[in-house]
Amino acid sequence: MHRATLEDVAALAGVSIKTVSRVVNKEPNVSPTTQVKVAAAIEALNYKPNLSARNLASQRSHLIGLVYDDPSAYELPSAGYIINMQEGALKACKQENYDLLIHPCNPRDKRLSKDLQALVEQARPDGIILAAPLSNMPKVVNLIEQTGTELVRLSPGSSNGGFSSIATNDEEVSAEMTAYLYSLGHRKIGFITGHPSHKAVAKRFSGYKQGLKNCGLKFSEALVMTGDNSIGSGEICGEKFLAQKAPPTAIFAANDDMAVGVMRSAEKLGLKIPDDISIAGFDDIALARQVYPALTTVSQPLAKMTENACRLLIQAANNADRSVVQEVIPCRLEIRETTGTPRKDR
Amino acid sequence: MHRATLEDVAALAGVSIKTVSRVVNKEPNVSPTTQVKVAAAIEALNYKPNLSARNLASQRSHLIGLVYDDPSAYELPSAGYIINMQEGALKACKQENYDLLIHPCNPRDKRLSKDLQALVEQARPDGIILAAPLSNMPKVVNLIEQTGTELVRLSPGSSNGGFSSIATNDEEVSAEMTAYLYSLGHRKIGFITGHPSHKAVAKRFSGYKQGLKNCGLKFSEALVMTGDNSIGSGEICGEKFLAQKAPPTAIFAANDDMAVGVMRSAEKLGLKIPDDISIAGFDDIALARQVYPALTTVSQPLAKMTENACRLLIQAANNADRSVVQEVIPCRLEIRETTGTPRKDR
DNA sequence: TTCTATACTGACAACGTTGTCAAATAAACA
DNA sequence: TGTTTATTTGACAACGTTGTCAGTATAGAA
Repeated sequence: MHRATLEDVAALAGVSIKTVSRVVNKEPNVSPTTQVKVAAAIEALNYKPNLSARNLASQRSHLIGLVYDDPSAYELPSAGYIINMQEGALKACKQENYDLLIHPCNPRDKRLSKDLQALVEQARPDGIILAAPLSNMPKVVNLIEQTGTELVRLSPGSSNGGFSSIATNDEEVSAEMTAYLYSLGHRKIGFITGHPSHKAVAKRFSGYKQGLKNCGLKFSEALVMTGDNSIGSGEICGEKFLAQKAPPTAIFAANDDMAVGVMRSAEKLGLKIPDDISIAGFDDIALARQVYPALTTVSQPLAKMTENACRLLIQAANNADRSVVQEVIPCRLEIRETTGTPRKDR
Repeated sequence: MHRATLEDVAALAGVSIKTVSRVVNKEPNVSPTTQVKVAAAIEALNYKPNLSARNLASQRSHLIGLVYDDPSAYELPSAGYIINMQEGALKACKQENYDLLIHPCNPRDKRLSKDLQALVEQARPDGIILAAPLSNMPKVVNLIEQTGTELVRLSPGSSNGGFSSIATNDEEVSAEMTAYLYSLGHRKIGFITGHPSHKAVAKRFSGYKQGLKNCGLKFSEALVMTGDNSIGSGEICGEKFLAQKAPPTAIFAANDDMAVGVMRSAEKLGLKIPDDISIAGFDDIALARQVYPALTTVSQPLAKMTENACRLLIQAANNADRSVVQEVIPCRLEIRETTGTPRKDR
């Protein structure tokens, strides 16, 4: 299996290898006649550029690194999350003739630095996409900054001047969800907040408060419980809520897992969803569609985020134009079956 | 940010670049003295080999391609599946200093050939891991065979002499699950088979039959329903089963999604799981742990499979020793909460 | 027609490795 | 000691691109 090289194509077309290279790379200043000749030769020999050679000569790797929390390191049901992120990145990479390097890593591991350094110094991707919560760890961000590798942060909790980032409108959309529940007739809307380390969760909480305000409802600490992002914690919070003498008619949880926990607690008490209690989550994980009834939630544009991040990185690699971009992509309310009009008698 | 090259290291150590190269690659015939000198220089300059250059010179890409069904192309909740496969492959790659290229693809797309050709001819991985069901499509297998790329098939339904493969013992373990249900006291064990195109499903079905036989139970068509691998179809089959005058006391579904469907149908009828009906699935997807009660199922060693597949491919790339290996890695029964002793009165 | 600007084209040197082979050195032996 | 053999080393040519720059047509202007 001999693979055609520029030289073979050049010989067949009767031109120099440089001219072939120009055609391949769509560089200007090639006469139409030559272009046709060369294109024919390329076709005839089924020429495909050798990436290693190209990368070596051009000093770029044509690789984008996607760095995220290793799901196997903990007990996170975040597989769908990751697949979605990969999907967007793959799409952009394919279009731009880049390849994607996936790099799950465990931020609690002391070897994290070594691990990331290996990625940057060995594979030498032209850019790195850093997913949350890693995108909010100064240690990680600084490490990559030092290597001079182009970086885009996903869903950053704080804007760090030096880097481009792609965020979602967690706060606005949480207010929107709250307003939606209000519009259904709910006047007592509970909220379950999550692990404080999760920056996005804080934003969702403040969005909830904003939403109440916008609807003219008063915020009350009594309507807030704190979980730890797990199904189990959602179940406990749900039980506490529902044990109250006048429980909320709707509960908005800061993530889907906790929302599912609330569903379990309601089922245990024999409550009908959404007739007795409306429940909403955030994230739109696969489970949200798999539970019964299907969970009303907020869907994050993960694929779109990584896709745009990839584009940004590839652009930077092409232009050497290091402009910093802060993009916000809106989330979408995913109205399903766990939310409805509250019973009149409650 | 200047990156050290062999030349820099050689200069510092006072040797030739070739000697440094030898040390880096742990080649024999380097005196201990020189080795120490060079190692020190490498350390001092934080030298990391340039992969593009290495790949160009050595005619290998140090890349492994992992090819699987694109989950976003259909409505498959197979994210956990894919993450598991990636996990094993990543582990092996990291250890062997390889990189992993993930390549989801849609077998129903006419552009599939082009797509795979692009992978093979552009990125030129040293080996490809082909996951089921792609690993059972002659079209796909032949395409890769023609390119001469090393290939390992995962869970092949049929053994194709030419290639190494890594399979699971679907048949044996299905018999085992059946025997387990028998051991709990079940004498009427239903089975839900799935989409016939899924070769593994057929094996699970025949394993079920074998299991019955081993326990001295008679197989009956009345105890078999056919779904299409989806939750919905499982629900329908479950309803039909449970509507019978003397329904089975246990139902074994050929995959988890259908098993979850059965759970739904049981819940709808107000049946207690596992007291009124025992349910078992196959795959151990994330959902199996997330439903309540947690689903008894069979866990496939996906990570181990891809890990071994990677190792095989890397070995082949190193030794040029193209021995064909057919490995079987056993599945594990994952006994959880949906199976139990049947009620005496049924 | 001649000159000048402009559009093409190609030689050739990178890029940083590995592979080959010959040279130099060390070790073993007679 | 000289001779042979094994070990260690380095020069140099690949590998297949891209980048630089000089050269050669081509067209437009004078």
